[in-house]
Amino acid sequence: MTKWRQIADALREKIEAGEYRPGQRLPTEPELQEQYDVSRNTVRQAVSSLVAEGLLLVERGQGTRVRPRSEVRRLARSRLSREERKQGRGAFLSDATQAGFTPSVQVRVSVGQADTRTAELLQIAEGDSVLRRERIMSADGRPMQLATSQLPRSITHGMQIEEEESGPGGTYARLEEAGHHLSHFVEEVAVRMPSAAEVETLQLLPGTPVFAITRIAYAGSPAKPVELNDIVLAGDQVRLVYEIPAE
Amino acid sequence: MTKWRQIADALREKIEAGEYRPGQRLPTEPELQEQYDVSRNTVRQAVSSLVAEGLLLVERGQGTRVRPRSEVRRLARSRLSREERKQGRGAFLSDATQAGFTPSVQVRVSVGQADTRTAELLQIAEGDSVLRRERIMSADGRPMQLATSQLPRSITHGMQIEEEESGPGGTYARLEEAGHHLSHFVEEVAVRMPSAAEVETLQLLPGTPVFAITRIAYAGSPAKPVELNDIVLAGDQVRLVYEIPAE
DNA sequence: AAGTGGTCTAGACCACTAC
DNA sequence: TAGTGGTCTAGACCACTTT
Repeated sequence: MTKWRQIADALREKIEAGEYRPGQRLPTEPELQEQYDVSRNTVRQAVSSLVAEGLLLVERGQGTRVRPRSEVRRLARSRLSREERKQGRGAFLSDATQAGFTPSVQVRVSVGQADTRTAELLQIAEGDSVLRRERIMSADGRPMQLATSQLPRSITHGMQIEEEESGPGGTYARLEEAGHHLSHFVEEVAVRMPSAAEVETLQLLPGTPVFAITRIAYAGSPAKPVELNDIVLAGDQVRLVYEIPAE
Repeated sequence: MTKWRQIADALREKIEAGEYRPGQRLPTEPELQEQYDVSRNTVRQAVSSLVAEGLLLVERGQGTRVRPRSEVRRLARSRLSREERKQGRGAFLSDATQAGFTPSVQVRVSVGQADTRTAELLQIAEGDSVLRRERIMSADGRPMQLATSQLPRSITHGMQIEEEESGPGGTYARLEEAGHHLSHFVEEVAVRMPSAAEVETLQLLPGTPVFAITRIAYAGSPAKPVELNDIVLAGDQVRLVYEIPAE
């Protein structure tokens, strides 16, 4: 067993035992150096391994603290229901009501061409015109979710969806009003470490993974894809709740 | 911009540009030292940041390689259906058929007492006797999933579930045979970095997050919880696929 | 100004792999 | 045995925060 692992394990145990509590300061590097009789670099290696595990938080000039357990919101993925839309709530607003946080959204709308993947998933031709809605969704002012929604322009032409304000009930409500009766959604959930850009916009701490969800909305019968939504969620802030019928 | 970040960025770009291909060797530490005119420790810091991002792979004595993209299996979570169970397939076997891999399972069965959380989720009293089934599930010989299933002993008493071999269709099939008509499941999906123990049993590479799923199975009407299943999945190997009806 | 962590150097020895 | 990465040391200077 190497020295730095021993130190990391010792610190981890103290944290789990509650000797160092969330938010509390750890001894400084010189202090730890003396306690364990090692060089500063060895202390630093031990500490950074715990940072990568998401256990510690370092702020320069201030010291090292036990990372406070961030609040977790339960997002009910099964609540993409027609009922909620009728009441004028989109999926995110519905989640907010459920989990009790104040939602806010930044939207950017643009028109572009479908790339290979988009074309395949939406069952259109590569290069076809698509409407793109990029959103940053925040809970109580803190960014929580990035979503890029793409719809075939052939569907959205002239609809309110092409405006930044999509109206009560959101995109899905507008689609149904226009006669695109939604049949079901498929969500594919992956997990990965965030890119540097995502770390920045989602204000992620080191050692925080993200959910990467691809959602496709289907409408009509036979069902055809009408929307592709790529969603990135801060992994330390949410749990996804799915309800599955036994059939 | 610090030196080690510059080096990390330079290497990342070369990887993304395909100059270093998946599986291919990177220059050795002494070579990188010379290329960028820095000390060995600075090179090492750059490299280890890329390892933490899951981009690189280091093997001692051998060198540093670009991490090959590991195969991803799509696990259809919505296929916990009665239909599949009738055909003698449990959820994992059903996934295996779907995703085309060879499944294998190690099981350990024991009896214990419900802790606070278990008791709450199963709606029984703390300390009540529970049956515990701990499983390691592998795909093509590679561990992919850890699952600890707990059921109130009051339900399982004398059932085949108490044996290691739960029989065709698995736990859920036995429950239904015994008259516990399953109504639905609720899955709560979280993501986190793995513990050291999980890294070992799942043979995870550094920088790989895991899915942590809590599944509760409900039966009867009014529906009551009959099983609590804590599942840990290697995040680099699976995507979870959920189908959500529009209602 | 004092104290914190962040970066960087130069050099040593060790453990493992390949030849 | 040569070459790879892993650990560790001792010391320097810097950037940021608090007092």
